[in-house]
Amino acid sequence: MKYHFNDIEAKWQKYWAEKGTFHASNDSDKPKYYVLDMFPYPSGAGLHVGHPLGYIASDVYARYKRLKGFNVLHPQGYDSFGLPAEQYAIQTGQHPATTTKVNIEGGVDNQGNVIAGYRNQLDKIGFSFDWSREVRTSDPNYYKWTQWIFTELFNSWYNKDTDKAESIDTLVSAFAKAGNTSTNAVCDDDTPTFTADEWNGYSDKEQQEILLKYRLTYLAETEVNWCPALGTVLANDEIVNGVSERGGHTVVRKKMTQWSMRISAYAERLIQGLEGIDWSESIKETQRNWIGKSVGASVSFKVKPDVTSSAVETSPVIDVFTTRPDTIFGVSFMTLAPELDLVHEITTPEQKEAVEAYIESTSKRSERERMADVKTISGVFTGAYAEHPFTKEPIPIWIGDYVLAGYGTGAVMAVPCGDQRDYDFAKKFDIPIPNVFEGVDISEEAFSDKATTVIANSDFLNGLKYKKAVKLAIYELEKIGAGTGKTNYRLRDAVFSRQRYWGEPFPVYYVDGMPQMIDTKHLPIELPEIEKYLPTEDGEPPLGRADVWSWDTKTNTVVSNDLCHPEPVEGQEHNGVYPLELNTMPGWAGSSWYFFRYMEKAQRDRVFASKEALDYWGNVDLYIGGSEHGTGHLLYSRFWVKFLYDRGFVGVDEPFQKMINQGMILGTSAFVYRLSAVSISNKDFIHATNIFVTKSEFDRITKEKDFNNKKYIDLSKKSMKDNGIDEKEISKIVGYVFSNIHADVSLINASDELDIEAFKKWRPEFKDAEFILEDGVYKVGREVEKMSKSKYNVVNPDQICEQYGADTLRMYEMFLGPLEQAKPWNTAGITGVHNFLKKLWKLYHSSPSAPKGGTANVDGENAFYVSDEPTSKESLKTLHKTIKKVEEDIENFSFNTSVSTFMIAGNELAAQKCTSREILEPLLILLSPYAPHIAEELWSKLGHTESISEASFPIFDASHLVESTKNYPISFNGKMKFTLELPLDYSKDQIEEVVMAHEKTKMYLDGRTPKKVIIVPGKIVNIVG
RNA sequence: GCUCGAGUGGUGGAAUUGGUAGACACGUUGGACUUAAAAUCCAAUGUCCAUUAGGACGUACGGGUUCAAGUCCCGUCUCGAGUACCA
Repeated sequence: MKYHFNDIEAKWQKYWAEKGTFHASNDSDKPKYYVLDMFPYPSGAGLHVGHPLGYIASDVYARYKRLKGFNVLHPQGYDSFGLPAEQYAIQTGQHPATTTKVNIEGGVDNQGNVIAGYRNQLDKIGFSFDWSREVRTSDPNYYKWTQWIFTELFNSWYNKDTDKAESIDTLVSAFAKAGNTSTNAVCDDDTPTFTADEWNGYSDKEQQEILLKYRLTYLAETEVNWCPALGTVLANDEIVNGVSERGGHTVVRKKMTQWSMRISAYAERLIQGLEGIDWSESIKETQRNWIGKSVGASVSFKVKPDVTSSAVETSPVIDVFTTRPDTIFGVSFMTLAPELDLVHEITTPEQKEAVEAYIESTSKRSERERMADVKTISGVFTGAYAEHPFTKEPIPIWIGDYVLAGYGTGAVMAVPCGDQRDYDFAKKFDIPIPNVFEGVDISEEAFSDKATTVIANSDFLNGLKYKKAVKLAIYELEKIGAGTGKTNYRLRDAVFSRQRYWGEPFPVYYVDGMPQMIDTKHLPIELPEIEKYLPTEDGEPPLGRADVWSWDTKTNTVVSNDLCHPEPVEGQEHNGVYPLELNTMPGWAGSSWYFFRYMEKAQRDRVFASKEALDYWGNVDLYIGGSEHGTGHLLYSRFWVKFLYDRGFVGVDEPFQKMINQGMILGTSAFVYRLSAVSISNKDFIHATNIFVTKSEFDRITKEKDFNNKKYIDLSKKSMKDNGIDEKEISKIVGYVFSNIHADVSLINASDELDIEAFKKWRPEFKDAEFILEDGVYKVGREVEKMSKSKYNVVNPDQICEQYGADTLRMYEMFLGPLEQAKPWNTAGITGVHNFLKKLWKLYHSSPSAPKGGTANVDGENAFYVSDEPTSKESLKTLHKTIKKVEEDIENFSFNTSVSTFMIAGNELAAQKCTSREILEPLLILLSPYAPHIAEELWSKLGHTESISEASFPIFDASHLVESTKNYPISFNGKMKFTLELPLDYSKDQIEEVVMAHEKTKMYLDGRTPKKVIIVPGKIVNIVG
């Protein structure tokens, strides 16, 4: 019987699907375990071997947990809203819903491209997903609940006293009773204070405007990151190095009215929550940095109308945030961000021109330029002075672009002796640098070491250390009403509007400019049909093109825009039809709660997830995915879960208890080296020939700088002549270069040799390619890069499954190296794993008459055979050693080493000629999480009628590993020289006696007497001297 | 700049608490089988010296602690990831 993996794998995949083997139950006596992968965006390019890495790891773990007696939930779905489908729609007119469906289910799109489909590709790898619980974020039945959560956020505020979100109703009744002075709520900075009487006297619209300042999702005019090329705003985490993460387009700051999420209300809890979850320290640190908590004080400085007068009550106040209130007496100037409106207010007439010019020049510089150019110090004096809260001395107010409008209040109190940026600024503009530190030299640079700080020249703070000085400074500031202790967070509220089509529509319509929520019982509000997926001519989002996109408050339906009259006609009753919101939600909306949706199966149209399901499954026990979502998805979902928890909709306040971040699988790109002629007289003229040199020749030429070789000049000239290039141009050729061109990795064999014929056929431009070979072959250059279609280094899992089988793919991906580490894919090594599976197959296929492990061509064809005879001690030892190691490895997510362990076990059992059921049956259970198909096949051949996933993980029995002797390494001065087999129950003295009497010992000592003999029984002997 | 992580044969990697460095696999070399190839099997394979026996060196580099260091400590270099004028 040969190992026909293709047949076996197809058979068992069908079996699992038909029997629903991996469908989880919400009602079980077993303990629950929830294993989740970050769900994929189904792109048209399909899967490459890098994508399934995390899925294979989670699948091994999920299958292992089932064998360990857990009721395992291991679902999968699609994050199916997103940009690529929309871009594709803009190019081809194909509806994003169609693109998405084809990308998931396979088929042919309207451009004639054959798409394999994510689902088909995933199925071939043999995952134990419970597909009966699939979710797609673009499915109206799903996004109905995304809209519902949005509505709940709108109807909530954050109470700092109870430290949780509450229904907006409790806030409204508090306002009606006592105004807003006694509530302690998270709200906008510009929220006015009012009494109960004032509140009750406000019009409905005025009340709504005030409530917007409290709601957890709110509409506000905010400065956003606008990407003109994409025609949309981007969240901070969608911008990388000042350009859009997707496409690398320029991003500019722009003011727009947008939906925002008041995630800042949760800043502290998002930091605190990290303590209780089992995530890698690095990703926790990333989140802490992103939230950016700093503790210090807010200090108010009154602006003096001019330097001679003292500050008056009506003069403006500049609030600053500082982490170093202890250095308050070191303040010698203040700096404001140039963007602040206040700058215009305080600038003196004499300085007006200089200030405006500076504002003008900084606004022209892009964020990126400003970031790149941190060395240049620039700024302008406003002419205005503030008053020091304690000394009452005048402090000059400057503006400078090193102060960012977006952090804190956009203003700093500059303490040049304690902050290097302030120091550099002061040096540049000749501002005094008072020293407030005892015994510290600040003539060269600022001194910022808090640990050794002792304050001086600071009135009541003199002689105090950092901590005490901070406390006292805040106390004194509070006493005179000039400041207060404050904690500042870098985390900004998240912009939640996108000017796109392919996203969740908001369940919002506008009456008199005020947003109104559509009652949740009328959800979902489905995306309207539009003709083109582009913004409108007057710059509205794509939904502005929809004809049927107005809300009829009488029928509670979406109706034609023709019925919509936003301006009421005098004397007529309004018809109750209002315009709907034109923005859609961002990509992270649907992914912030999908893990709850999987828990529910039966009542999905009634609830987002039923209480029973939520209570039963709790949170995700193990989450596997990439670490690139550290500040996006992983922060937003924590925020939403905490909100849902506060409002009593779910019972957990962290979504992912344990997380493992798998490393990226890199591609091994292949390069061919193409000869190009260069004309020195005319540097623009480079002629690319169709001649390619092999890697060794390329290396030689590069190393020896051999760029005048007549052979290559002649070849270049000949190529140009053949291409009909003018003789005059040809005569100008004086040199040549080689350009590296990516060759498709499928054209290269394991020894880096190029399949020349296939290469010529690969792309028409290489039809007539000529090759300069070495030893009769063309060798390519290799380089490890990110796996990507454009680099032609993509390896497709379907091909691997076809050629070696899914079990081989699964084991090889695990064998590649530690899960969390980035590692290059190299198909060459896959044969090692494949050979192992073939050898394993053989262990179960040997007739008694033809023993295995012998010579070629015989035993591969033997019939299935397993004996019921008792097994040998050695085989039991091999088995139990394997059980122990594999169990430990899976628990530690060290999957690569357990593949090695299987190989060792296979080699040992083959050497032992083991045919015993007692060994081979449990071995299959151990292997089944990694190579489920072959395990199922052999399991059924052993006579089982149930799936191997119903079996129990073998119990490790240490008694089989007990040894009576130990092969002691005998070292001299720490260097191992020989080994000696000794009984394990020997005492130190007995060991020493035998070792010292040994002739090799005598030989190595060569007559010397050892100073010391170290003996660790069961471990080592070390002779010193 | 700061934070975190890493650096081990030709290659991917192993060594979980300081105790035989290089497991397992790839690749390479040699051999068996075969008309031949593939497949399969056997053997060798860290580097250097030595015919052998054996010896020296060896976990980025330089120090240190220890009977013993890839592992612990100090310093340096390189690479990767995150983050950045955060007051």
